[in-house]
Amino acid sequence: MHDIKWIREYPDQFDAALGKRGLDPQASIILSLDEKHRATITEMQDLQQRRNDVAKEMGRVKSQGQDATALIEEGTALKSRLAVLEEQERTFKEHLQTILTTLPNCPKDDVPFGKNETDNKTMRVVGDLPKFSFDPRQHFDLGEALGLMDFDQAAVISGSRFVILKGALAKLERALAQFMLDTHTERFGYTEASVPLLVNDNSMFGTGQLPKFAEDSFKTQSHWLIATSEISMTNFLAQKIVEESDLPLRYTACTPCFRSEAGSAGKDTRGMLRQHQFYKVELVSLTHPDQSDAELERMANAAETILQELKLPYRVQLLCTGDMGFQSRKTYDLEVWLPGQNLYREISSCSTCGDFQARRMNGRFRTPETGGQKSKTQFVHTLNGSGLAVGRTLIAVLENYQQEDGSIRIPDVLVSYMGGLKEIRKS
RNA sequence: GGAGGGAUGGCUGAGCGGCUGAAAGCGGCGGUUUGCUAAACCGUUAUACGGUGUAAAGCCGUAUCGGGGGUUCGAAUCCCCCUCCCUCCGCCA
Repeated sequence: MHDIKWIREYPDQFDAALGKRGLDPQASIILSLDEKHRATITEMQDLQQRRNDVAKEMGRVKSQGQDATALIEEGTALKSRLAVLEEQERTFKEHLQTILTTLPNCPKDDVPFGKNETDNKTMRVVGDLPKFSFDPRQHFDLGEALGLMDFDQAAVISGSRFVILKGALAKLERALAQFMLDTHTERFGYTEASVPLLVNDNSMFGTGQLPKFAEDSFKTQSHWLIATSEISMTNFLAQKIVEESDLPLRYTACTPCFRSEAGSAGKDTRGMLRQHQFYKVELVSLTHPDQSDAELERMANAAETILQELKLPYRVQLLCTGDMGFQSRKTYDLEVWLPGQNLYREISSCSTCGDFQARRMNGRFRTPETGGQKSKTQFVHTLNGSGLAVGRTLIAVLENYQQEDGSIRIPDVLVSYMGGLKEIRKS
């Protein structure tokens, strides 16, 4: 959500920033609505003040047993006029809220302008691409040949975009998640969390899934299934005020993520690249506004470390304005090399949202009260990143570590997590 | 699922329909006292919005006692609905 005060002060910057997202200028519409809204508030408050005065006077008059008819009449008149103004105020406010909550976040200045992913900027390319003496196969061929990956029966059970992993592949998925969590908690100071997978409307609104992107998520009769644990963890600060000294707060969790993939019909239908349900290790940082820029780099580095440890080649893309998510001010995508597909595919997305989400969920911190300085409350900055998408990491391991006979070497860092297993091969 | 009880400021906890943005205590901050610390004493201490002013502060006002509606000239206080928490019973782990 946008700060109306900021828009009042810098309408041109606001329009320019959203213009980079391809939106028409909005400031003048917003500001004229804002002016009407405030005028109504002022008028309403004057009447409320009079109403309160009348009520107080009434108490005095009645206790003295005097006649209060005139006061009651005035009170009645005020009441009906107030009702009209209150209705008007509500209408303006709702209209304004609707606009402010459906506009995407302003991109930061260093985000390149662009229409789609072809305009993203490659920041760095890391790791050597593996060389094969044979044609590398795609992950689903490898998994099915091993007899440990079953899409057909998953379709019987649930439908398309689901998979069953068995044996060493199921274990590999768990090993990856565990390795990631251990790395983030032990090396990067994230606190592991176990979080609700079903959340309410407010939480979905807070992180920006609602109201605009309802169709991307699954809904039960009463709750939403999280599309990412970013939703649960960012909302750790919803409706809260923490001390400045508590920041930054860093959390990580491995959860299933549920996505309807409504807009992706027919896309990536083969294999487990795009599923309705997948595990993801998520990183969430809640920081002081001054720290969020550095925190984004730090977070990307934590995610990259996983790829480096797994010796998976990847590149880092700075997303252009046209490819960035609704809530983001700046996003790095990590793309891992998939030899079976012969291209880089997204495996992590690290974003800073500034105070966009904090404002929606009212997550704040308090500055300390010292000497003459009064304490103030301020919105925190929120960041989130995948560290990493477990399913896609599994794909990357299969494709990069495949051997000519269809067996899979286990990356060194995972061997202990696999109970000493060094290779997966058909039994 | 059934029956009760509850939700008040950072925390604990009062609150008769008007004099309650809200007693009291604790905590926090500032000060006095003190060789230092402690204690004691004095003062101060919610959030959001609007207006004014602006470098900031300040000042004036409005709203907020879990959320939403209602009754009333006037609601923390009365009524209705919802959410959450607690206790007991049942049910399932």
